[in-house]
Amino acid sequence: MYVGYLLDKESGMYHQGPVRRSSINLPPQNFVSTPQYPDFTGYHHVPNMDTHAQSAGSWGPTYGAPREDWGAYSLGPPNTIPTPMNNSSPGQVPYCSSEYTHMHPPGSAVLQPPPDNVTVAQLSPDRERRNSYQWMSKTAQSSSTGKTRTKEKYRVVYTDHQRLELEKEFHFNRYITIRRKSELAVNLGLSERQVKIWFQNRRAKERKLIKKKMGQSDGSGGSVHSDPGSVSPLPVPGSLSPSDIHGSLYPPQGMNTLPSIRNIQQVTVTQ
DNA sequence: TTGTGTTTTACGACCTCC
DNA sequence: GGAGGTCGTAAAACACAA
Repeated sequence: MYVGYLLDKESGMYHQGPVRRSSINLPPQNFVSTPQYPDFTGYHHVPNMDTHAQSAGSWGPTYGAPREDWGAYSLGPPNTIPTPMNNSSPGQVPYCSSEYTHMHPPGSAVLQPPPDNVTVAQLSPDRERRNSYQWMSKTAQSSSTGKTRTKEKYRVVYTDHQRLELEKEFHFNRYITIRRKSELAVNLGLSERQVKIWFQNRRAKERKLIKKKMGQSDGSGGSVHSDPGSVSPLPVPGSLSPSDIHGSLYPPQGMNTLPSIRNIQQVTVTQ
C-alpha cells in the first residue's frame, strides 16, 4: 500500500529516531481512541481496516503490498483506527495513481497487517531499518503543541500515529473533504489548519517525487505514460473523462477545477 | 562529533471560485 | 471577502558519511 510504500521508500520519514514519538506515548490530546468518526455517515468501517477501499481489489493492486512492519504502527489490533479508506461516499474520490502500482507490483499482496506475533525484525531482516519498536520505549516528548513560526517554536514534529493516519487519508483521498479534515483534526489532536497544510505539503511532495521520477525516466527515453506503473503529473486538459478526473484526483486544469473539488466536498458535507 | 544533505512543518504570496 | 489551491521558501528535525 501507499503508506507502506512511504514507510519503506522514505525510510527516513518514518525512521524512529530519538525524537520520534510513539502514538502509545502520545499526549492525551494527540490520540483519541474512542470510536472515531461516529457521525461520519459516509464512512462504513470494515473490520479489516485498510482493505482500504471498498475492496482489496482496488486497494491491493493499486497500492501494492502492505508494509511488512505495518504492525509496528498499529495500536494493538491493527484495525483500531478506522479510516475512510473504505468510505464510499460520493464526495470521497479515491486516489488511483498508478505510481504506487509501479512501486508495488499489482497482486503482490492484499493489505493486511502482519500477524501480531511476528516481529519487525522477522519481517524485514534485510533492511537496515531500525527496530520499529525501539522508539516506542522512548519517553514521549511534547509535540503538536501548537507552536508555530510566530510563536515559541518554529514547528512541531508530528507523531507517527498522526502521520500514519494522515498518510492513510492521503492515500485514499488526496484532497481531504471539509468534514474529514475536521474529523482528522479532532482525532489526531491537530488543528484543521494543520491538517489542511499537511495535505498541501503532501501533495507538493508527491508532485516533487513525480517530477523527479519523470526526470529520471527522460534519460531512458521511455515515456512516463508508457509505463503503467507511473503517473501522469498533470492530465492534459480536455483529455480527461470524469472517471479519469475522479481517479487521479488531480486538479486537471490548474485551479480552474478547484470549484468542482469544493463542490464535491460540499456534497459530502451536506449528506 | 561534526558537517552536510534531505525531509518535514509552517508560512506568505498569489490565484480562482462562490 | 473567505476558503482552499499551488508555489516557493524558511527553519527545525533528521540521517548519514567523514
